[in-house]
Amino acid sequence: MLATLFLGDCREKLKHLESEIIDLIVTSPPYANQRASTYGGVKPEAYMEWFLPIADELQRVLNPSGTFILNIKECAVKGERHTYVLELIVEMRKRGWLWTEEFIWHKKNCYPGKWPNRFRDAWERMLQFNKQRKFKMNQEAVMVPIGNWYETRMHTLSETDRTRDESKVGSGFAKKIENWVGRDMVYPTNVLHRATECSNRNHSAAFPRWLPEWFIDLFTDPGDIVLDPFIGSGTTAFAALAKERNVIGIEMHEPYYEELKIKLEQFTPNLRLAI
Amino acid sequence: MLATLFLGDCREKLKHLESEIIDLIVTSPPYANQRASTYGGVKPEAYMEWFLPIADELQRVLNPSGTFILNIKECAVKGERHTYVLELIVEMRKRGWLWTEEFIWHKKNCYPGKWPNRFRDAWERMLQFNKQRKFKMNQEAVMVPIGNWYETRMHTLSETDRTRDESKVGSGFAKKIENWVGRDMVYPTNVLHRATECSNRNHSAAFPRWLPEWFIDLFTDPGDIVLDPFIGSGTTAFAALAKERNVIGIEMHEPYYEELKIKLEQFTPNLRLAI
DNA sequence: AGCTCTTATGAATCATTGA
DNA sequence: GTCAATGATTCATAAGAGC
Repeated sequence: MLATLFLGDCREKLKHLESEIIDLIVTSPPYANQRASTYGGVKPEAYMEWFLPIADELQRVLNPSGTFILNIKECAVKGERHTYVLELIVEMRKRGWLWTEEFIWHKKNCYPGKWPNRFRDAWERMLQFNKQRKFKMNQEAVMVPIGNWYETRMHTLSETDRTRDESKVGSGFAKKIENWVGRDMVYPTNVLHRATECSNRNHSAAFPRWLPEWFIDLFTDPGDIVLDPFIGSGTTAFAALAKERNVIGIEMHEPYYEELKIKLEQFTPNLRLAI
Repeated sequence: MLATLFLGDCREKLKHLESEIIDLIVTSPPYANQRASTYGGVKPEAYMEWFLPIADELQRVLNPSGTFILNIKECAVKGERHTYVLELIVEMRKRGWLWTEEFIWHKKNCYPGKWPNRFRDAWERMLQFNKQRKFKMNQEAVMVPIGNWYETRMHTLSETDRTRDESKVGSGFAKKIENWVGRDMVYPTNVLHRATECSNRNHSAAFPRWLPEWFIDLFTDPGDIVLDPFIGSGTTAFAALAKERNVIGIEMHEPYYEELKIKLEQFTPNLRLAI
């Protein structure tokens, strides 16, 4: 698998990529007013204006059957949630993106904290955008174990379970039972209820590894190309390479870039440093 | 405590209320394309236009230190999430509302389903709007025990136990828990991870009882006035009365109104039927 | 007759509460 | 412990309506 790394601002570096070559974009851009020391700190009022040209370029490089996953959460300004994320979604649709779904990352262990008018913020948006209604989706790749109710319920299959299933399917009891008995995995929901990474050392953005992995499993096949225009410490890159996907990363903060370069060199023999 | 019930469209009936008398509005209006048989079924494209005049009236009747909680979730149209909720938030802000917070209701038991491009929808928005940055908030009233104790214990308690405890301690059930377990309490997050009601009673409660109860504990004191302009089966009314709050409800669907009238007459001697 | 747009119907699917 | 009931879904397809 090939890893390609760019040093620079993605507003410029994305222009170097050919059109429609990316199968999945998964990224966590700097949130408004955050990470000012490393990324310059985009103001909430200016966020949409800053991000829209990037979104346009991402639309150009994405394969028509590809998916764009945007991890974002608006900050609170003067006691209110800011609306730049909402306005961004509306504006991206006007520019051709389809807003397919909003996944929720429900954080199991979030920072404790209390404010006079607000509780701890325990969730973030994982916005799914597409270019077409039909896109690649491998639902079986992210199935989860069935709930505890299943064991006791299926142990003694009640009469109504049989009749109800039979009446709905028509073709028969046997087939339906075949579908259910022995099943240990079910499809997940649009809420990802997982913990944040605790072992986050010298990087400011906490993007747990399972997050890009889950979307890589769901929206790509081995050999596909994953892009992260704000790759930071490289979580998306290591997730993609571990899953046998090629990765393209862009990073404008040079210390992060240098550190990631060293780590990637140790991880893969196929690292390409682009201009 | 006094319960006041209106029969009619809240677009008209809200005009009968005096200004700034309501301490908490908590409601779950019909979602777009839903409940067409009883409420006429508002189209997604027309939703904002339909709701904004109601939001204006709600702003008028709300006390300056009061809170408006709106339970809503957009539907999927042609493979996309519709944007009418996002646009509604932006527009309500332009008309003077502050969008203080977005709570998430993470549903433990969501509707089953499988589609080629989508997983089960397991969450809904609980939007918090205010008129001022400073509003009434009793954070201690909704503290939860550390760990999972709260969720399991709340469910196993019978309804009579809960109301008895509530009337004794006055400031709510959470206070009682606090007495039991001392200092092992923490503030909750902005994610409510609870189940929907799926009991096999004849009336389908649109809205699980714990939902208005939680916000009533958090945003009102005993004796305050709670308003639900889409009261339906009356969940908000029974929650408010059990918590020693006055309630005003509006219902346009006459069968629901009649049924609620009878149930409220049995529940409280102070039912007022307004015109 | 052919085209486009709108509306109705069926199918696949979990996890919970209360009796 | 067992069993019964059910919920703010969504999409593909078929059928109907207008031009």
